[in-house]
Amino acid sequence: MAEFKITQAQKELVEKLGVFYEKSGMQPAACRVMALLIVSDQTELTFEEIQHILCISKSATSGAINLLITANRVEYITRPGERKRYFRAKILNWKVDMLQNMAQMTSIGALLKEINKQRPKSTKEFNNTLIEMISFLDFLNAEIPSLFKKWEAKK
Amino acid sequence: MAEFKITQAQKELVEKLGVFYEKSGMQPAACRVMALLIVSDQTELTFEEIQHILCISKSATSGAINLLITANRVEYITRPGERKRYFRAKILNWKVDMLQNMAQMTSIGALLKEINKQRPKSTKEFNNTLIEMISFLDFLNAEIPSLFKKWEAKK
DNA sequence: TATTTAGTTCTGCAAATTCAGAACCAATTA
DNA sequence: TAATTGGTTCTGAATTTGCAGAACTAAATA
Repeated sequence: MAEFKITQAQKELVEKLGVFYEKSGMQPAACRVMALLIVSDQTELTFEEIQHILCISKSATSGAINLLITANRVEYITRPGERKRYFRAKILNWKVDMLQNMAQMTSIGALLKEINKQRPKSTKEFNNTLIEMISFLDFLNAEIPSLFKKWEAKK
Repeated sequence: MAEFKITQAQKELVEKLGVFYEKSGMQPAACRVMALLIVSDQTELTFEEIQHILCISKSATSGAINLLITANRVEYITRPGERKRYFRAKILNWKVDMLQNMAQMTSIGALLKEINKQRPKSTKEFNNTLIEMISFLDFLNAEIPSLFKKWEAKK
């Protein structure tokens, strides 16, 4: 049996990064798996390795991995003549992730527009603030592609 | 007793906005209160009004309001000669909220830097992707103030 | 054909969350 | 000083979540 281990320092990083991911609402075990695949020296780990390094049950491992695959955050490769799968973080996808993140952030704009439509005229200051927020969110949303471009250019 | 009500359409907006807020991890009742204070025709509501419009218990109302006050999302005013408080959403604060949101988004950069430091040299492509992410997050963070400025200018 | 490998699925418990209800309290009013 | 108002605080019950453990399966190997 493979006996791959991680250092104490790495364990701590897995926890820190795991907690960060938890803020997005994902379940703890899946967050640890995601974090491990980023922190670990080996970027491709098997089911068994993940399970034993994180000290979680098979069912938790299975559930976490499949959740991450469904969420498009993890993928796996296979090796000729081997049945087991090697899981790795899809970090090359980070731009897509980031775009989704930003889209999520600006998605409240649509809702605020609906709300703004049905507000009474009387609450003028409030409505104006709402309109400002909407305007900024629209602006931000439109600005995202150029942000990426500007960064690419500057690199 | 004041019998202020909201329309069916408003109720639906409160639910929609409430669910949106729930994604940030806040408890459902607090999310409804926050949403109500944005959707309601009256931007300032009393404890009793909030409780009865949302059909929640006193304890839930109290808990939710205090949570929101602690989170700096709600404040209250009083009126001369009245003991009761009028609660309202601190939406004038939206820029601060937005900044915090963005800061939260880019805060993973610091963690990724720590991780990058301890990665083995051997996983070159992986490390490069990590470095790209960090670079973009740094760029984004630096860019935030100018985004606001650009929006102000364009308005 | 028996065993091992690489997982998946089901059952159920333990912990955490969320809220209702009731008791409580401190000001204010009657 | 009794009652009302505007809340707060303290149980405890109902959900929900998160995962362990065990049974299961399908493919590969012995």
